[in-house]
Amino acid sequence: EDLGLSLSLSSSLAPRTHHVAMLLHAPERRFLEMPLLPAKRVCEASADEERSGQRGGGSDDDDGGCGMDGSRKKLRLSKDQSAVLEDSFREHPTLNPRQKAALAQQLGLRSRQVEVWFQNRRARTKLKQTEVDCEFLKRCCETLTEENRRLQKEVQELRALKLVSPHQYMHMSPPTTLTMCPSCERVSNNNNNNNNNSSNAADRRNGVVEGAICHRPIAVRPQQS
DNA sequence: GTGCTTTCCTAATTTACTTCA
DNA sequence: CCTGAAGTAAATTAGGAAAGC
Repeated sequence: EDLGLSLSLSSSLAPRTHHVAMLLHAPERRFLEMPLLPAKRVCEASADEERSGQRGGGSDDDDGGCGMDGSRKKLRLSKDQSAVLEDSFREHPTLNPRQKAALAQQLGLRSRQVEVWFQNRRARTKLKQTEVDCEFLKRCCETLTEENRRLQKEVQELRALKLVSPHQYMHMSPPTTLTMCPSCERVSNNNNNNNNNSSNAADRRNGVVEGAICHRPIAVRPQQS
């Protein structure tokens, strides 16, 4: 026999039926397990409509709450149902009508409910991904801000040096070759990659190991004249 | 090509229900 | 034990895109 799910809890039910449903809410249970009651008995209109397939070849359905007073009762999926839906979602985040119908039949749900579940699941996935992306961008921003602060400081130091001791400044390693590797965060001197007898001031300031290889340069300062 | 309908989707919102202080 | 706030997830609504006729 076709089994009804939480739809059976609609307020259109006879008080006796509703009472039975309420009794199933054991205090320690978080979810109202399904199925509860035969669909035919509690939601005849909806069940008949689904059988007749009034909309779009019968793959869809309507009147989820089937409450005469307009109220809607909320379905809580069982753990097993959720697990099956999750598995299916991992396999394919969107369903074609055949998959939807098969899943609905397997779980004893209406295809509309399966459809809604997938819609909400996609929304949750997207929201979570957005949060992850946001966190990543925040970290990028912090890194760049810190790098900017460091470079500003370096510029100040170089300017000061140029003012105080122009001769020493002129004989420094050219700062134009300084590059920062984003992965290892080491500064290297491209002109002197094979020459490690003198690490430059920036290297020393950043604690760079001499001879370090910077594989992905991202910042090159223009040659000062 | 155009208009209409249907279907499916996303995004936003509502709402029933649960949890927890 | 009761209560209200907060969180969660099912369901609804509005609107857009694509496909078929």
